[in-house]
Amino acid sequence: MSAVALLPIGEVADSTGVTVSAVRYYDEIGVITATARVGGKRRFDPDTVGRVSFIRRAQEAGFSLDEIRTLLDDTQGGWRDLVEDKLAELSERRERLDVMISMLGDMRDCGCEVVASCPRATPC
Amino acid sequence: MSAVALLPIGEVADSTGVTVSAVRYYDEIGVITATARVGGKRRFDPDTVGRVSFIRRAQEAGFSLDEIRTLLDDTQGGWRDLVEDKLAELSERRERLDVMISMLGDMRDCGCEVVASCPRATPC
DNA sequence: GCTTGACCTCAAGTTGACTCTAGGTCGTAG
DNA sequence: CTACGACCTAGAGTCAACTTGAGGTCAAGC
Repeated sequence: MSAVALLPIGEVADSTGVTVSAVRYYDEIGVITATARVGGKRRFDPDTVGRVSFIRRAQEAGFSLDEIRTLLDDTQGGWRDLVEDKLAELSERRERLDVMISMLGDMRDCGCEVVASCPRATPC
Repeated sequence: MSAVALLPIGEVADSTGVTVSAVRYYDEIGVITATARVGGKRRFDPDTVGRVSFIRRAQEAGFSLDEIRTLLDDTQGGWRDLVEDKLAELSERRERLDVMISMLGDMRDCGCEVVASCPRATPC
């Protein structure tokens, strides 16, 4: 009858690959929420695992925890704008990344002895 | 007969777009070097402008100032390995970035009201 | 002579995302 | 009863790359 068991912090940490202290930190800043306390100890809804995984991906995508909180807490659909903005940002980042990659490729392939005087050590 | 005039710190800052305090910091940590002091004030070789520009680009490429120092000071050609490593790193980063970009695109295009329950908020 | 602007040093503060430390609680196993 | 591991809190510490602040020097221009 009862729903799925609530998870202790260690389990959330183990199944997401983040440290216990990081999970505690996420709870502290409100990006996740312990649904209960049992003897003072946090218990998390199993959904939290997915939520934490999302947090990690979003961080990789360049969102700050602050932005992620806004993203996850938004119920008005305004998050879509945030996503849109970040999408533009990431596209620009990819372009610059490509420039860097070709610059580094050129540097590797040139015959210079020291970087300081390498004419390829400049994009464009 | 004399070479090109040496530049005061403000000029280096202005022509590279970094702040004076950052230039001072770069000098402090040895990633650039003031070739002289006139009345206690730093004077930089004009080459420094290019060097600082390179530093900025390298930072964007994900090199730390520590790595950049190694990169620029290397006279043995070992810097090429560093570049090679970073190149691999950047390529991997670009791949992940692409994954993120398509994930965000999916999220934007899905009909979910809240991110927390969006099935697209996950790559793969 | 005085002010102004560019420069100087040294030390401390900032930011974000954590980690670490010290000291304490709780439930279970032996 | 005691030890153990998992958990708790509050607060301090960490990292990189700077920035800021306080207090001072110096040459040029009015």
